[in-house]
Amino acid sequence: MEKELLAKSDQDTRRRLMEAAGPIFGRRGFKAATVREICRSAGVNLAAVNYHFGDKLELYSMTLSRCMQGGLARHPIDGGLSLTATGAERLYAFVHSFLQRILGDGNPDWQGQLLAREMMEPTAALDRLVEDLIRPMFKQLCSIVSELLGARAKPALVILCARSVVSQCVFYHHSRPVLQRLSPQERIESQQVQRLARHITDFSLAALAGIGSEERG
Amino acid sequence: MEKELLAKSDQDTRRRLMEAAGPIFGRRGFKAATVREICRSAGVNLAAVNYHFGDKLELYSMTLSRCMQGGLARHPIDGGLSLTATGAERLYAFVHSFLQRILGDGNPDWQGQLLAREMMEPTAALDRLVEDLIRPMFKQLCSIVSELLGARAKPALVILCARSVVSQCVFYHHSRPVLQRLSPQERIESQQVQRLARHITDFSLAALAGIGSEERG
DNA sequence: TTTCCATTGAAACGCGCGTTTGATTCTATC
DNA sequence: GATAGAATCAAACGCGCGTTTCAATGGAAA
Repeated sequence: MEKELLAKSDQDTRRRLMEAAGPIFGRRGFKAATVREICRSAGVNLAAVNYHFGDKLELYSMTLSRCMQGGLARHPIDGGLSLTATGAERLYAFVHSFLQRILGDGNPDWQGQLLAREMMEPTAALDRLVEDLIRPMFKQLCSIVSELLGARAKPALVILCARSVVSQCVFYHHSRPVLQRLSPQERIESQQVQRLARHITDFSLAALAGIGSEERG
Repeated sequence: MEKELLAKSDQDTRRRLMEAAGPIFGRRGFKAATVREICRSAGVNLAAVNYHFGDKLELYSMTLSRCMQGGLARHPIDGGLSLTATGAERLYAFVHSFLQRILGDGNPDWQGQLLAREMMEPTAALDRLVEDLIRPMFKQLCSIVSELLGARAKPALVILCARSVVSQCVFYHHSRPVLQRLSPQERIESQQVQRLARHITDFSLAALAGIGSEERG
Protein backbone atom coordinates (compact mmCIF):
# COMPACT_ATOMS: atom_id res chain seq x y z
CA MET A 1 0.00 0.00 0.00
CA GLU A 2 2.26 2.79 -1.19
CA LYS A 3 0.12 5.44 0.42
CA GLU A 4 1.96 8.26 -1.25
CA LEU A 5 1.02 7.61 -4.83
CA LEU A 6 -2.21 5.93 -3.89
CA ALA A 7 -3.47 8.86 -1.87
CA LYS A 8 -2.74 11.31 -4.65
CA SER A 9 -4.35 9.55 -7.55
CA ASP A 10 -6.83 7.57 -5.52
CA GLN A 11 -8.92 10.45 -4.23
CA ASP A 12 -7.93 12.88 -6.93
CA THR A 13 -10.93 12.31 -9.17
CA ARG A 14 -13.25 12.38 -6.20
CA ARG A 15 -11.81 15.67 -4.98
CA ARG A 16 -11.91 17.30 -8.40
CA LEU A 17 -15.54 16.27 -8.76
CA MET A 18 -16.58 17.85 -5.49
CA GLU A 19 -14.69 21.04 -6.28
CA ALA A 20 -16.30 21.29 -9.69
CA ALA A 21 -19.73 20.37 -8.39
CA GLY A 22 -19.93 23.21 -5.85
CA PRO A 23 -20.08 26.20 -8.19
CA ILE A 24 -22.23 24.38 -10.74
CA PHE A 25 -24.81 23.22 -8.23
CA GLY A 26 -24.74 26.70 -6.70
CA ARG A 27 -25.28 28.43 -10.02
CA ARG A 28 -27.89 26.12 -11.51
CA GLY A 29 -29.52 24.28 -8.62
CA PHE A 30 -29.75 20.54 -8.15
CA LYS A 31 -32.08 19.67 -10.99
CA ALA A 32 -30.78 22.08 -13.61
CA ALA A 33 -27.15 21.16 -13.00
CA THR A 34 -26.12 18.21 -15.14
CA VAL A 35 -23.67 15.43 -14.37
CA ARG A 36 -22.20 15.95 -17.81
CA GLU A 37 -21.32 19.59 -17.13
CA ILE A 38 -19.80 18.76 -13.76
CA CYS A 39 -17.65 16.02 -15.22
CA ARG A 40 -16.59 18.23 -18.11
CA SER A 41 -15.64 20.99 -15.68
CA ALA A 42 -13.74 18.53 -13.48
CA GLY A 43 -12.01 16.98 -16.47
CA VAL A 44 -13.06 13.47 -15.54
CA ASN A 45 -15.03 10.75 -17.24
CA LEU A 46 -18.82 10.86 -17.25
CA ALA A 47 -19.08 7.62 -15.29
CA ALA A 48 -16.93 8.95 -12.45
CA VAL A 49 -19.88 10.43 -10.54
CA ASN A 50 -21.68 7.13 -10.32
CA TYR A 51 -18.49 5.22 -9.61
CA HIS A 52 -17.33 7.45 -6.76
CA PHE A 53 -20.64 8.69 -5.34
CA GLY A 54 -23.28 6.24 -6.47
CA ASP A 55 -25.56 8.85 -7.95
CA LYS A 56 -26.03 12.57 -8.53
CA LEU A 57 -27.96 13.16 -5.30
CA GLU A 58 -25.17 11.71 -3.18
CA LEU A 59 -22.60 13.98 -4.85
CA TYR A 60 -24.93 16.88 -4.14
CA SER A 61 -25.35 15.91 -0.49
CA MET A 62 -21.60 15.57 -0.05
CA THR A 63 -21.06 18.98 -1.63
CA LEU A 64 -23.71 20.49 0.62
CA SER A 65 -22.20 18.97 3.75
CA ARG A 66 -18.73 20.17 2.88
CA CYS A 67 -20.19 23.58 2.14
CA MET A 68 -21.87 23.74 5.54
CA GLN A 69 -18.67 22.80 7.34
CA GLY A 70 -16.55 25.40 5.61
CA GLY A 71 -19.13 28.13 5.21
CA LEU A 72 -19.47 29.27 8.76
CA ALA A 73 -15.73 29.05 9.30
CA ARG A 74 -15.13 31.61 6.56
CA HIS A 75 -17.88 34.01 7.62
CA PRO A 76 -18.52 33.42 11.30
CA ILE A 77 -21.96 34.42 12.51
CA ASP A 78 -20.65 36.86 15.07
CA GLY A 79 -18.02 38.23 12.72
CA GLY A 80 -15.38 37.46 15.30
CA LEU A 81 -16.99 39.88 17.71
CA SER A 82 -16.10 39.84 21.36
CA LEU A 83 -18.76 38.69 23.76
CA THR A 84 -18.85 42.16 25.25
CA ALA A 85 -20.28 43.67 22.03
CA THR A 86 -23.57 45.51 22.28
CA GLY A 87 -26.75 44.08 20.82
CA ALA A 88 -26.62 46.55 17.95
CA GLU A 89 -23.07 45.54 17.09
CA ARG A 90 -23.94 41.87 17.23
CA LEU A 91 -26.95 42.43 14.98
CA TYR A 92 -24.85 44.28 12.42
CA ALA A 93 -22.24 41.51 12.48
CA PHE A 94 -24.93 38.89 11.93
CA VAL A 95 -26.54 40.72 9.03
CA HIS A 96 -23.23 41.61 7.39
CA SER A 97 -21.82 38.09 7.48
CA PHE A 98 -25.16 36.69 6.31
CA LEU A 99 -25.18 39.00 3.29
CA GLN A 100 -21.54 38.24 2.54
CA ARG A 101 -22.28 34.55 2.52
CA ILE A 102 -25.32 34.93 0.24
CA LEU A 103 -24.32 37.75 -2.09
CA GLY A 104 -20.57 37.21 -2.38
CA ASP A 105 -19.66 37.53 -6.04
CA GLY A 106 -16.23 36.80 -7.48
CA ASN A 107 -14.91 34.75 -4.58
CA PRO A 108 -15.65 31.09 -4.05
CA ASP A 109 -18.86 32.22 -2.36
CA TRP A 110 -21.02 29.95 -4.43
CA GLN A 111 -21.55 28.36 -1.04
CA GLY A 112 -24.20 30.81 0.05
CA GLN A 113 -25.93 30.44 -3.27
CA LEU A 114 -25.88 26.68 -2.90
CA LEU A 115 -27.55 26.93 0.51
CA ALA A 116 -30.05 29.53 -0.71
CA ARG A 117 -31.03 27.32 -3.63
CA GLU A 118 -31.53 24.34 -1.37
CA MET A 119 -33.96 26.45 0.66
CA MET A 120 -36.01 27.40 -2.40
CA GLU A 121 -36.05 24.02 -4.16
CA PRO A 122 -35.52 21.55 -1.35
CA THR A 123 -34.12 18.07 -1.87
CA ALA A 124 -33.92 15.31 0.71
CA ALA A 125 -30.84 17.07 2.06
CA LEU A 126 -32.79 20.04 3.45
CA ASP A 127 -33.73 18.33 6.70
CA ARG A 128 -30.13 17.95 7.78
CA LEU A 129 -29.30 21.43 6.54
CA VAL A 130 -31.98 22.92 8.75
CA GLU A 131 -30.94 21.00 11.85
CA ASP A 132 -27.18 21.36 11.44
CA LEU A 133 -26.89 24.91 10.17
CA ILE A 134 -30.06 26.94 9.95
CA ARG A 135 -31.53 26.24 13.36
CA PRO A 136 -28.34 27.14 15.24
CA MET A 137 -28.05 30.34 13.21
CA PHE A 138 -31.67 31.19 13.88
CA LYS A 139 -31.23 30.52 17.61
CA GLN A 140 -28.32 32.90 17.66
CA LEU A 141 -30.32 35.57 15.87
CA CYS A 142 -33.16 35.04 18.32
CA SER A 143 -30.82 35.65 21.23
CA ILE A 144 -29.67 38.92 19.67
CA VAL A 145 -33.25 39.98 19.00
CA SER A 146 -34.24 38.98 22.50
CA GLU A 147 -31.51 41.11 23.98
CA LEU A 148 -32.60 44.09 21.90
CA LEU A 149 -36.26 43.65 22.82
CA GLY A 150 -35.43 43.56 26.50
CA ALA A 151 -38.51 43.21 28.66
CA ARG A 152 -40.80 42.96 25.62
CA ALA A 153 -39.11 39.71 24.48
CA LYS A 154 -42.04 37.30 24.51
CA PRO A 155 -41.09 34.07 22.66
CA ALA A 156 -43.62 34.49 19.85
CA LEU A 157 -42.57 38.08 19.24
CA VAL A 158 -38.88 37.16 19.24
CA ILE A 159 -39.44 34.57 16.52
CA LEU A 160 -41.51 36.92 14.37
CA CYS A 161 -38.90 39.67 14.67
CA ALA A 162 -36.02 37.34 13.93
CA ARG A 163 -37.86 36.29 10.78
CA SER A 164 -38.35 39.92 9.84
CA VAL A 165 -34.60 40.49 10.13
CA VAL A 166 -33.48 37.45 8.17
CA SER A 167 -36.15 37.96 5.53
CA GLN A 168 -34.59 41.28 4.56
CA CYS A 169 -31.27 39.50 4.00
CA VAL A 170 -32.44 36.58 1.90
CA PHE A 171 -34.63 38.94 -0.14
CA TYR A 172 -31.59 40.33 -1.92
CA HIS A 173 -30.70 36.86 -3.07
CA HIS A 174 -34.09 35.31 -3.82
CA SER A 175 -35.47 38.33 -5.63
CA ARG A 176 -32.31 39.29 -7.48
CA PRO A 177 -33.86 38.89 -10.96
CA VAL A 178 -36.70 41.23 -10.03
CA LEU A 179 -34.47 43.74 -8.30
CA GLN A 180 -32.15 43.92 -11.30
CA ARG A 181 -35.10 44.73 -13.55
CA LEU A 182 -36.61 47.22 -11.11
CA SER A 183 -33.35 49.13 -10.71
CA PRO A 184 -31.12 48.17 -13.65
CA GLN A 185 -28.49 50.78 -12.84
CA GLU A 186 -27.98 49.52 -9.32
CA ARG A 187 -25.30 46.90 -8.86
CA ILE A 188 -25.98 44.51 -6.02
CA GLU A 189 -22.44 43.41 -5.46
CA SER A 190 -19.95 43.03 -2.72
CA GLN A 191 -19.27 46.77 -2.63
CA GLN A 192 -22.93 47.25 -1.78
CA VAL A 193 -22.99 44.61 0.93
CA GLN A 194 -21.88 47.06 3.58
CA ARG A 195 -24.54 49.61 2.57
CA LEU A 196 -27.23 46.93 2.61
CA ALA A 197 -26.08 45.56 5.93
CA ARG A 198 -26.12 49.08 7.36
CA HIS A 199 -29.68 49.72 6.18
CA ILE A 200 -31.10 46.36 7.24
CA THR A 201 -29.51 46.77 10.66
CA ASP A 202 -30.78 50.33 11.09
CA PHE A 203 -34.27 49.40 9.91
CA SER A 204 -34.40 46.42 12.24
CA LEU A 205 -32.94 48.26 15.22
CA ALA A 206 -35.56 50.97 14.87
CA ALA A 207 -38.28 48.36 14.57
CA LEU A 208 -37.06 46.43 17.60
CA ALA A 209 -36.77 49.63 19.59
CA GLY A 210 -40.31 50.66 18.80
CA ILE A 211 -42.38 47.50 18.48
CA GLY A 212 -44.51 46.73 21.48
CA SER A 213 -44.60 50.34 22.57
CA GLU A 214 -47.41 52.66 21.45
CA GLU A 215 -45.78 55.52 19.66
CA ARG A 216 -47.18 55.42 16.14
CA GLY A 217 -50.25 57.00 14.67
CA MET B 1 -71.40 30.50 -38.04
CA GLU B 2 -73.66 29.08 -35.38
CA LYS B 3 -71.91 31.06 -32.68
CA GLU B 4 -73.66 29.22 -29.92
CA LEU B 5 -72.15 25.82 -30.52
CA LEU B 6 -69.02 27.24 -32.00
CA ALA B 7 -68.24 29.42 -29.02
CA LYS B 8 -68.72 26.55 -26.62
CA SER B 9 -66.68 23.88 -28.32
CA ASP B 10 -64.38 26.11 -30.30
CA GLN B 11 -62.54 27.75 -27.42
CA ASP B 12 -63.43 25.06 -24.93
CA THR B 13 -60.17 23.15 -25.18
CA ARG B 14 -58.19 26.35 -25.09
CA ARG B 15 -60.02 27.54 -21.97
CA ARG B 16 -59.70 24.22 -20.20
CA LEU B 17 -55.97 24.18 -20.92
CA MET B 18 -55.43 27.60 -19.40
CA GLU B 19 -57.50 26.74 -16.35
CA ALA B 20 -55.58 23.53 -15.81
CA ALA B 21 -52.22 25.15 -16.51
CA GLY B 22 -52.55 27.80 -13.79
CA PRO B 23 -52.43 25.60 -10.70
CA ILE B 24 -49.88 23.22 -12.21
CA PHE B 25 -47.46 25.94 -13.26
CA GLY B 26 -48.01 27.58 -9.88
CA ARG B 27 -47.31 24.40 -7.96
CA ARG B 28 -44.36 23.11 -9.97
CA GLY B 29 -42.86 26.09 -11.80
CA PHE B 30 -42.36 26.44 -15.52
CA LYS B 31 -39.68 23.81 -16.05
CA ALA B 32 -40.91 21.17 -13.65
CA ALA B 33 -44.50 21.37 -14.90
CA THR B 34 -45.05 19.01 -17.83
CA VAL B 35 -47.29 19.43 -20.83
CA ARG B 36 -48.45 15.88 -20.29
CA GLU B 37 -49.71 16.60 -16.75
CA ILE B 38 -51.47 19.76 -17.86
CA CYS B 39 -53.25 17.98 -20.71
CA ARG B 40 -54.19 15.10 -18.46
CA SER B 41 -55.62 17.51 -15.90
CA ALA B 42 -57.50 19.41 -18.60
CA GLY B 43 -58.81 16.19 -20.13
CA VAL B 44 -57.53 17.07 -23.60
CA ASN B 45 -55.17 15.49 -26.04
CA LEU B 46 -51.43 15.89 -25.63
CA ALA B 47 -51.08 17.74 -28.91
CA ALA B 48 -53.60 20.40 -27.90
CA VAL B 49 -51.02 22.67 -26.29
CA ASN B 50 -48.96 22.96 -29.44
CA TYR B 51 -52.02 23.25 -31.63
CA HIS B 52 -53.66 26.05 -29.64
CA PHE B 53 -50.62 27.85 -28.20
CA GLY B 54 -47.68 26.92 -30.38
CA ASP B 55 -45.50 25.76 -27.51
CA LYS B 56 -45.30 25.37 -23.76
CA LEU B 57 -43.77 28.80 -23.14
CA GLU B 58 -46.61 30.56 -24.93
CA LEU B 59 -49.18 28.72 -22.81
CA TYR B 60 -47.21 29.79 -19.76
CA SER B 61 -47.07 33.42 -20.86
CA MET B 62 -50.82 33.46 -21.53
CA THR B 63 -51.48 31.95 -18.11
CA LEU B 64 -49.22 34.53 -16.49
CA SER B 65 -50.89 37.42 -18.29
CA ARG B 66 -54.36 36.25 -17.35
CA CYS B 67 -53.15 35.80 -13.80
CA MET B 68 -51.85 39.35 -13.67
CA GLN B 69 -55.10 40.77 -14.99
CA GLY B 70 -57.30 38.94 -12.54
CA GLY B 71 -54.97 38.90 -9.57
CA LEU B 72 -55.10 42.51 -8.59
CA ALA B 73 -58.84 42.65 -9.19
CA ARG B 74 -59.39 39.97 -6.56
CA HIS B 75 -57.00 41.40 -3.97
CA PRO B 76 -56.70 45.11 -4.73
CA ILE B 77 -53.50 46.70 -3.50
CA ASP B 78 -55.27 49.23 -1.32
CA GLY B 79 -57.77 46.69 -0.05
CA GLY B 80 -60.60 48.95 -1.21
CA LEU B 81 -59.48 51.55 1.26
CA SER B 82 -60.73 55.09 0.98
CA LEU B 83 -58.25 57.75 -0.02
CA THR B 84 -58.59 59.32 3.41
CA ALA B 85 -57.00 56.35 5.15
CA THR B 86 -53.93 56.99 7.27
CA GLY B 87 -50.49 55.81 6.21
CA ALA B 88 -50.59 53.04 8.80
CA GLU B 89 -53.94 51.80 7.48
CA ARG B 90 -52.70 51.88 3.92
CA LEU B 91 -49.56 49.96 4.87
CA TYR B 92 -51.57 47.27 6.62
CA ALA B 93 -53.90 46.98 3.63
CA PHE B 94 -50.92 46.60 1.30
CA VAL B 95 -49.22 43.96 3.42
CA HIS B 96 -52.41 42.02 4.05
CA SER B 97 -53.49 41.84 0.42
CA PHE B 98 -49.94 40.95 -0.59
CA LEU B 99 -49.86 38.04 1.84
CA GLN B 100 -53.29 36.91 0.78
CA ARG B 101 -52.20 36.82 -2.82
CA ILE B 102 -49.01 34.88 -2.05
CA LEU B 103 -50.06 32.57 0.78
CA GLY B 104 -53.69 31.88 -0.09
CA ASP B 105 -54.27 28.18 0.36
CA GLY B 106 -57.45 26.38 -0.59
CA ASN B 107 -58.80 29.04 -2.91
CA PRO B 108 -57.74 29.47 -6.48
CA ASP B 109 -54.82 31.48 -5.14
CA TRP B 110 -52.25 29.55 -7.08
CA GLN B 111 -51.92 32.92 -8.78
CA GLY B 112 -49.63 34.36 -6.16
CA GLN B 113 -47.52 31.24 -6.23
CA LEU B 114 -47.28 31.48 -9.99
CA LEU B 115 -46.00 35.04 -9.76
CA ALA B 116 -43.64 34.20 -6.91
CA ARG B 117 -42.16 31.31 -8.88
CA GLU B 118 -41.62 33.49 -11.89
CA MET B 119 -39.61 35.83 -9.68
CA MET B 120 -37.37 33.04 -8.42
CA GLU B 121 -36.83 31.16 -11.70
CA PRO B 122 -37.42 33.82 -14.32
CA THR B 123 -38.42 33.03 -17.88
CA ALA B 124 -38.61 35.46 -20.76
CA ALA B 125 -41.97 36.56 -19.35
CA LEU B 126 -40.47 38.24 -16.29
CA ASP B 127 -39.69 41.53 -18.05
CA ARG B 128 -43.32 42.21 -18.81
CA LEU B 129 -44.35 41.01 -15.39
CA VAL B 130 -42.06 43.54 -13.75
CA GLU B 131 -43.20 46.44 -15.90
CA ASP B 132 -46.92 45.68 -15.86
CA LEU B 133 -47.43 44.52 -12.30
CA ILE B 134 -44.47 44.68 -9.98
CA ARG B 135 -43.26 48.20 -10.73
CA PRO B 136 -46.70 49.78 -10.21
CA MET B 137 -47.11 47.88 -6.96
CA PHE B 138 -43.67 48.93 -5.81
CA LYS B 139 -44.39 52.55 -6.68
CA GLN B 140 -47.53 52.41 -4.59
CA LEU B 141 -45.64 50.93 -1.67
CA CYS B 142 -43.01 53.65 -2.06
CA SER B 143 -45.68 56.31 -1.78
CA ILE B 144 -46.97 54.77 1.43
CA VAL B 145 -43.48 54.50 2.86
CA SER B 146 -42.74 58.05 1.78
CA GLU B 147 -45.80 59.32 3.59
CA LEU B 148 -44.80 57.48 6.75
CA LEU B 149 -41.23 58.75 6.60
CA GLY B 150 -42.40 62.33 6.26
CA ALA B 151 -39.52 64.77 6.11
CA ARG B 152 -36.94 61.95 6.22
CA ALA B 153 -38.18 60.54 2.88
CA LYS B 154 -35.03 60.78 0.75
CA PRO B 155 -35.48 58.73 -2.45
CA ALA B 156 -32.74 56.20 -1.67
CA LEU B 157 -34.08 55.62 1.83
CA VAL B 158 -37.62 55.21 0.55
CA ILE B 159 -36.55 52.46 -1.84
CA LEU B 160 -34.54 50.62 0.80
CA CYS B 161 -37.42 50.77 3.27
CA ALA B 162 -39.97 49.65 0.70
CA ARG B 163 -37.74 46.67 -0.01
CA SER B 164 -37.53 45.91 3.68
CA VAL B 165 -41.32 45.84 3.88
CA VAL B 166 -41.94 43.67 0.85
CA SER B 167 -39.09 41.33 1.73
CA GLN B 168 -40.87 40.34 4.93
CA CYS B 169 -43.93 39.39 2.86
CA VAL B 170 -42.26 37.29 0.18
CA PHE B 171 -40.15 35.59 2.81
CA TYR B 172 -43.11 33.56 4.01
CA HIS B 173 -43.52 32.19 0.52
CA HIS B 174 -39.94 31.74 -0.66
CA SER B 175 -38.70 30.17 2.55
CA ARG B 176 -41.75 28.06 3.29
CA PRO B 177 -39.85 24.75 3.19
CA VAL B 178 -37.38 26.03 5.75
CA LEU B 179 -40.02 27.62 7.95
CA GLN B 180 -42.04 24.43 8.03
CA ARG B 181 -38.99 22.50 9.24
CA LEU B 182 -37.99 25.18 11.75
CA SER B 183 -41.45 25.34 13.30
CA PRO B 184 -43.29 22.17 12.29
CA GLN B 185 -46.22 22.79 14.59
CA GLU B 186 -46.95 26.21 13.12
CA ARG B 187 -49.38 26.29 10.25
CA ILE B 188 -48.74 29.10 7.80
CA GLU B 189 -52.20 29.28 6.37
CA SER B 190 -54.90 31.74 5.64
CA GLN B 191 -55.93 31.91 9.30
CA GLN B 192 -52.44 33.08 10.09
CA VAL B 193 -52.37 35.68 7.33
CA GLN B 194 -53.94 38.31 9.54
CA ARG B 195 -51.47 37.67 12.36
CA LEU B 196 -48.56 37.86 9.96
CA ALA B 197 -49.87 41.00 8.31
CA ARG B 198 -50.31 42.56 11.74
CA HIS B 199 -46.74 41.76 12.78
CA ILE B 200 -45.11 42.83 9.52
CA THR B 201 -47.05 46.08 9.62
CA ASP B 202 -46.19 46.77 13.26
CA PHE B 203 -42.53 45.91 12.73
CA SER B 204 -42.32 48.13 9.67
CA LEU B 205 -44.26 51.02 11.22
CA ALA B 206 -41.90 51.03 14.19
CA ALA B 207 -38.92 50.90 11.86
CA LEU B 208 -40.22 53.72 9.69
CA ALA B 209 -41.03 55.80 12.73
CA GLY B 210 -37.54 55.40 14.15
CA ILE B 211 -35.15 55.16 11.22
CA GLY B 212 -33.23 58.35 10.52
CA SER B 213 -33.71 59.58 14.08
CA GLU B 214 -31.16 58.81 16.80
CA GLU B 215 -32.99 57.05 19.54
CA ARG B 216 -31.37 53.66 19.80
CA GLY B 217 -28.40 52.50 21.82
C1' DT C 1 7.21 -11.19 -15.62
C1' DT C 2 2.77 -12.34 -14.45
C1' DT C 3 -1.44 -11.74 -11.94
C1' DC C 4 -4.93 -9.06 -9.87
C1' DC C 5 -8.04 -5.45 -8.90
C1' DA C 6 -9.30 -0.75 -8.47
C1' DT C 7 -9.96 2.86 -11.68
C1' DT C 8 -10.85 4.94 -16.13
C1' DG C 9 -12.91 5.29 -20.68
C1' DA C 10 -16.17 5.20 -24.76
C1' DA C 11 -20.44 3.84 -25.84
C1' DA C 12 -24.93 2.79 -25.14
C1' DC C 13 -29.35 2.06 -22.39
C1' DG C 14 -33.85 3.50 -20.69
C1' DC C 15 -36.62 7.14 -19.67
C1' DG C 16 -39.34 11.39 -19.83
C1' DC C 17 -39.62 15.46 -21.99
C1' DG C 18 -41.52 18.98 -25.75
C1' DT C 19 -42.85 18.61 -30.15
C1' DT C 20 -44.44 16.77 -34.75
C1' DT C 21 -46.94 13.86 -37.78
C1' DG C 22 -50.68 12.09 -40.45
C1' DA C 23 -54.97 9.96 -40.19
C1' DT C 24 -59.57 10.71 -38.36
C1' DT C 25 -63.65 13.10 -36.66
C1' DC C 26 -66.67 16.85 -36.58
C1' DT C 27 -69.24 20.79 -38.34
C1' DA C 28 -70.46 24.80 -41.12
C1' DT C 29 -71.32 25.65 -45.78
C1' DC C 30 -72.78 24.48 -50.60
C1' DG D 1 -75.87 14.41 -48.91
C1' DA D 2 -71.30 16.16 -50.47
C1' DT D 3 -67.34 18.83 -49.33
C1' DA D 4 -63.69 21.63 -47.24
C1' DG D 5 -61.42 23.18 -43.26
C1' DA D 6 -60.82 23.24 -38.40
C1' DA D 7 -60.10 20.37 -34.37
C1' DT D 8 -58.82 16.01 -32.17
C1' DC D 9 -56.42 11.75 -31.64
C1' DA D 10 -52.86 7.96 -31.11
C1' DA D 11 -48.41 7.33 -32.20
C1' DA D 12 -43.94 8.45 -32.88
C1' DC D 13 -39.72 11.53 -33.28
C1' DG D 14 -35.52 13.68 -31.54
C1' DC D 15 -33.21 15.13 -27.70
C1' DG D 16 -30.88 15.39 -23.20
C1' DC D 17 -30.79 13.43 -19.03
C1' DG D 18 -28.93 9.99 -15.18
C1' DT D 19 -27.22 5.74 -15.23
C1' DT D 20 -25.08 1.27 -16.72
C1' DT D 21 -22.08 -1.66 -19.20
C1' DC D 22 -17.88 -3.76 -20.26
C1' DA D 23 -13.45 -3.49 -22.27
C1' DA D 24 -8.97 -1.05 -21.57
C1' DT D 25 -5.53 0.65 -18.35
C1' DG D 26 -1.99 0.80 -14.91
C1' DG D 27 0.30 0.28 -10.59
C1' DA D 28 0.86 -3.31 -6.37
C1' DA D 29 1.64 -7.84 -5.05
C1' DA D 30 3.25 -12.55 -6.22
